[in-house]
Amino acid sequence: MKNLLLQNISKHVTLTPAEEDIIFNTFSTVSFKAKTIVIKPGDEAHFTYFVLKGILRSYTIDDNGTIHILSFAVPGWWVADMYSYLTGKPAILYVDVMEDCEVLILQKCDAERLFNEVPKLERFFRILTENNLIANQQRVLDKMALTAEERYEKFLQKYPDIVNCLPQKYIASFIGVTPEFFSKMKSNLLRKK
Amino acid sequence: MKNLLLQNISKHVTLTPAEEDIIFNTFSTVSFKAKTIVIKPGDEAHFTYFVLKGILRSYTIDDNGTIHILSFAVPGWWVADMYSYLTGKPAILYVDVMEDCEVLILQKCDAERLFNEVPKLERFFRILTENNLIANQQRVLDKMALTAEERYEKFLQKYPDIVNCLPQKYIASFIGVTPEFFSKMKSNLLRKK
DNA sequence: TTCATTTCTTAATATAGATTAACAGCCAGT
DNA sequence: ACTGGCTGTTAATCTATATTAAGAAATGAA
Repeated sequence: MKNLLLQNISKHVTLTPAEEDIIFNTFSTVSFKAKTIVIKPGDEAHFTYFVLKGILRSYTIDDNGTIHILSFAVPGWWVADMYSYLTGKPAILYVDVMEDCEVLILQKCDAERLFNEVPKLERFFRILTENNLIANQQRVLDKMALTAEERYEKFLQKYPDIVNCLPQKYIASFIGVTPEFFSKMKSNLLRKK
Repeated sequence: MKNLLLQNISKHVTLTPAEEDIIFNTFSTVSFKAKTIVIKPGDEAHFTYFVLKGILRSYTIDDNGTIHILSFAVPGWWVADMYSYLTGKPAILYVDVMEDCEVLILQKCDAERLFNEVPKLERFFRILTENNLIANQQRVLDKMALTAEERYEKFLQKYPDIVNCLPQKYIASFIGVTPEFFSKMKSNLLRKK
């Protein structure tokens, strides 16, 4: 099961069997039922999850109680409160489970030890973070430059497989519109074609 | 002048004099006049700038010709088309000069060589990228959860020194509103207090 | 100084998307 | 088979922000 992790890492750096062993032994596996809240604002969330099975999401809730989804995490993806993980301060996000899941946990302190033992892994995380950064920069610009419809079409292209297994109100929340407007927008799109 | 760079690096990692020398010799200094476009979409922008003097910005222009500013870069900050720099593909952003500037240039290939010669520098860039990621994630959420007014107040807190030396239409573009609305919003804020 | 350009303000009008509300469909649990 | 709670739809109304336009103020080059 942990193979998914090694596969993932090997996309960016090449590990020796010995290094694979070290990494293998650092992660522990955990399962969560759907609807479990695994991180909430204020927590000391000094760890990252790597998803083996199921779906999670990260989000905030604003003063009106509205949920704003920052990311979905499906198998092969990482999810964390990066702020808490990186700074050591209390978390600012919620992370919860949308479909029963199995995840690997990496504690921040273990990560730092690993970086010294296996420098390639530091390179791997640098690249992972870089890609994540590019995606988030693009999302900032998309929210400013594109209409909701265009953002939806981008979402469809980028996550074609997620779309069908997710209640659509979550997609609305990810692209940044209300479920009602999203519904209307979708039926407008159908009418156009 | 390059001291600013070493100061910057030393915030996250500690270098030996020998390492400082290696780094020192890899960067070259360049000056640009205000209004120079130093990167435009389509360019092979496989480098990063470190700002010593002056101000630059990165942005896109949408189909209507509207400018959307992704970042400002003042002394001590880095600016690049991260997409082009990291993937080697053509740039997607504009970067131009808002105030006569002096920058250090780091070519991607030099960076990779440096990472092997001075692994601490790879760590430095990992941390830099991580912090940048956190800021961009927060900006995605802010654009979804906050009003324009709230985003402006956050901007004031985060960049108190930039505000006064920048035409306000650039601030409007950064927080994601039109200059006209921004002007109205500001006079409303004054009236409230 | 002067002229031209850029920037800022104000106001009228327009619109994308939010809010509210009512209802229908769909499960999961009893 | 029923119930209650999620989820999605539709429609009316509302609002934050955009657009357009025009003039005023500031800036900068000649």
